[in-house]
Amino acid sequence: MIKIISNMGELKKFLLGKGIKPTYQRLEILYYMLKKMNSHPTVDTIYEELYLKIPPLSKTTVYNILKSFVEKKIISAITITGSEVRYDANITPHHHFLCTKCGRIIDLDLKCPFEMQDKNRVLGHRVEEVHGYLKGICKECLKRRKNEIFKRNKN
Amino acid sequence: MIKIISNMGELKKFLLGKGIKPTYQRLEILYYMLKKMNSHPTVDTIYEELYLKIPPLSKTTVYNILKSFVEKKIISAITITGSEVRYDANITPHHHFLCTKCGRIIDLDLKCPFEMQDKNRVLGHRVEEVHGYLKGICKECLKRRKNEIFKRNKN
DNA sequence: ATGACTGCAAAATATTTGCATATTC
DNA sequence: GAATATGCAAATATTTTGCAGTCAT
Repeated sequence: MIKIISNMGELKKFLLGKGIKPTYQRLEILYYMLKKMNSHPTVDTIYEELYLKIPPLSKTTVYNILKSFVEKKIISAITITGSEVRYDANITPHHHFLCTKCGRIIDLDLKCPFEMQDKNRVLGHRVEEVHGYLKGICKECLKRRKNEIFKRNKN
Repeated sequence: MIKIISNMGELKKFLLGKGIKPTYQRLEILYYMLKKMNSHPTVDTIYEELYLKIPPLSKTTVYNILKSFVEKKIISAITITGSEVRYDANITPHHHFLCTKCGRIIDLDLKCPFEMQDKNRVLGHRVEEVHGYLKGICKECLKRRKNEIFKRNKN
């Protein structure tokens, strides 16, 4: 979707173009999602941060709006943790890595080879979405752990 | 894990080998999971079907046992639907397809190319698990739809 | 007898639904 | 003004927790 964080006017036009009424709440949520690109917030995080700014905002509304954005393919839903749904405004083809140490979800800018197969078919099934969810220990946690071991050995 | 559905004696030995006490509930749940290989049941399904056979079975126990099986890598947890966790006793490397029409989860026996990269590192992160979740319309639903359109055109 | 496992009830968390009110074009 | 969106409260669904009782060695 829109690469550069746009102003409200541009976002309004964007939503209208998608056949979505650009209400105040929708604009604010979309703006927030674009600003927080790469942070993969939950409904709760979005609600907690936004209702301070635009009260009264209802969690139901956040659920509704995110759901409609997912249907219109403006954002995508990520279920890597298994305990709650996270949302991502980066809808260019990419995949996700969940660090089991720090809990971060990291974007992996790798094209998924599944997508390459003949006209979106995999073993005869028509593929419309591909989610690569990898889990393990992220680069930063590995480095931190290495440093700790190094320090311990020096003492 | 065990390819051929074993008898209770073999399962008992298997669990003992993994350092897990082979209680009645654990054996029955493992037996059920192997029998229902490829059906990816939820906690609820497992509970509903098993408590008829082995009452009193508690849902808490089902949660406990499945969790311990996942930790010991006897089964794996699948979060493709986003609304509940499903379990899979097939732990050979494979991926999953969710049909948005019929709701089935289908095993895709494809190796994930992510796994091929240098010693389990992807972009510097250490990868311990890889889940490929694809969504779309399955072969059977595509065929059914095709037939319906064909019939409609004949009339 | 010790330690681990099970099961109930209650709590916690995440999400959905029904309906009255408010907003947008 | 008609259609749609929002927000509250309550309902539902999923999973976790605390604890008492039970089982196996």
